[in-house]
Amino acid sequence: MASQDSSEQTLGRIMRERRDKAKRLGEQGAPAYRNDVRPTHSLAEIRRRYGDTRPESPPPGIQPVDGERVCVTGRALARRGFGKTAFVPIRDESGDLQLFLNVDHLDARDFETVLPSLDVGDIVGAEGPVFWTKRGELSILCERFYIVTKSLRPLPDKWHGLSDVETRYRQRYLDLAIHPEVREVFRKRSEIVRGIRRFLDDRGYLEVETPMMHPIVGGAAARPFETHHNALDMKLYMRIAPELYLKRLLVGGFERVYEINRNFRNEGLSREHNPEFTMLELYRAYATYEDLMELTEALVGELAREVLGGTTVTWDGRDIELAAPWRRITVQDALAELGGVSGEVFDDPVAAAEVAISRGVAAEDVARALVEPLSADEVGEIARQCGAQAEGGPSRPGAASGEADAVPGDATAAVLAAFGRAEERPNLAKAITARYEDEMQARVRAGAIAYKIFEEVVESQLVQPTLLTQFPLAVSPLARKNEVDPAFCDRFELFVGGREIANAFSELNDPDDQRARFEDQIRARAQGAEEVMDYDEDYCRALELGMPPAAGEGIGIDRLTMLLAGQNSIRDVILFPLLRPE
RNA sequence: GGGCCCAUAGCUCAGCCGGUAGAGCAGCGGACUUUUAAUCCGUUGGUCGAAGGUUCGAAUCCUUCUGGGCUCACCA
Repeated sequence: MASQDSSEQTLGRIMRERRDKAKRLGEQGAPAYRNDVRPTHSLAEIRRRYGDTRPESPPPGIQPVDGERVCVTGRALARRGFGKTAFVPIRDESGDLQLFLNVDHLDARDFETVLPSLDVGDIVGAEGPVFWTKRGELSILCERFYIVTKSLRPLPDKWHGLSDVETRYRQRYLDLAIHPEVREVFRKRSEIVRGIRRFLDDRGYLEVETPMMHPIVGGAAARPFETHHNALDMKLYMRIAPELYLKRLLVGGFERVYEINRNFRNEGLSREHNPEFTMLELYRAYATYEDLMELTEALVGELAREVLGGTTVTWDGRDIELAAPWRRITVQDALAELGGVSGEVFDDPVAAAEVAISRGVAAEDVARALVEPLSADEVGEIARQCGAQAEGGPSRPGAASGEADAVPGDATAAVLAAFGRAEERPNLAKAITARYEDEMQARVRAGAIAYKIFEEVVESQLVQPTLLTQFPLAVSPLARKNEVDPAFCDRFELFVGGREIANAFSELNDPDDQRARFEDQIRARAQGAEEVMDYDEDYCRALELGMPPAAGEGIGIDRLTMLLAGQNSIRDVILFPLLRPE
């Protein structure tokens, strides 16, 4: 019963009406998509130029400020019509300004044909002098008025804006068009990147570009995206980090290099994780991680002063002071001070395991860390032992995983499962650690677990900028060992607001040590670890040529932007964050 | 992947103790020669995210699915 026209939905009707207007404009000699309007000034320039000559009380009547005629362009944000007069606030990249369109001043044809066809959202142009309205608003007294580009889709509510988060991300163009504060965030992001380049360029660093498609996985602990090259019929991985390529450049003789580019990691999405994210990595020969702590303090302080105009920022509701010096504390001291965990956990893996589980670390993760250096045969033997114990314990239907001839993966699974049962855990932990080669290996394993405790209980407490130093060896496969205590590495991470912002270390340049670390990674993979690196033979070959001692650092640009722009979600600092398809 | 929450007009939202939808803005028509979310009069517009189910009857209750948010897990 609905009639053809009246049943048409609002959006469809609005768009049809706007298309009709565009068509009519063209027929009347005022094309709706034109490219012959050249602004003489940005809106901000007009304000700068005339804004400070604002009269105490504007002269009566309509009086141009001076004899100059300007041309401006922008998107129409609203239309307030008064019959013989209309006000149209417009916005360009620089800011907002109001057009004043009056029948006595505007070209008659523009008034009669163009103005009535105007819709909010159209991109318009106007020519005329500048003047002040009675209410004291700087305006363009329009003599000519153009619809430069017709907008067919209606803008969101001018008062409430667009609050639907999903639409803001999916239609970022719309978000940007109506929310100046969103543009401001991305302008800051650009300033930050520019500031980093200037900072490093001034200090003699060379900006380089290294591959983003890698034949093997390396440089970080993360799962990669896979792709394929047809002509070479070759599997490729989107890079998870540029580290190993940049250090090859140190071998080649570049002593200070950096790269700002995308990394890709195949992991979940969250407020602080986007699968593709931008990373700064820099390397400096003849330097240590301690030099980079100073560099980082200087860099972040300088960026804050440039972008914020000061060194204090509110992030996630907390005030943060970014001025140097920042607190420096070892992972071990932080764990003791902020977690009440004694240093014993860095020496004794069995004790570390119990503390970790009592502090909320998943038993399976703890077990995995313990088992990592063992061979498949050794794990099998342990599985046999704990399988026997399990029969007396809580029943596990179809518990084939504990059987003697189980494949290595099953043996590992059985050990991990058994580790979850508190009454078996002490004996199991002892059985595993008894197979360690020496005291050092035990301390390295303890460190791996201690670091999990650190992540669980300490990280979120590091609100003010904190440089954490001396990381356990097991979680730093590319970092140089500490010369006093080789169970640790010369490494630091910067935490702000409970989030990791930067990661740096003195680089491992002993090729034989590096080979041993890669072998550890391969062993860990055999025990089921997924986020491990491939053995990079060519990288080892490069180190064998000799890499100067060096320090390197990675800084997450997205998180740094979040910090300096006061944004709580990484999606608010990435123009087009990954979303499921509509 | 788990838990909690959300999805109603182009936008922002109400309706949710079941009786098949409302407001403001935007739009359309009209009035108005200095407005600032202009105002005033009139008015159009909805397969209530999708599919099933319960019921005489579902926007409303139940189930599943889709998309999103928060959170946990994952994530150096």
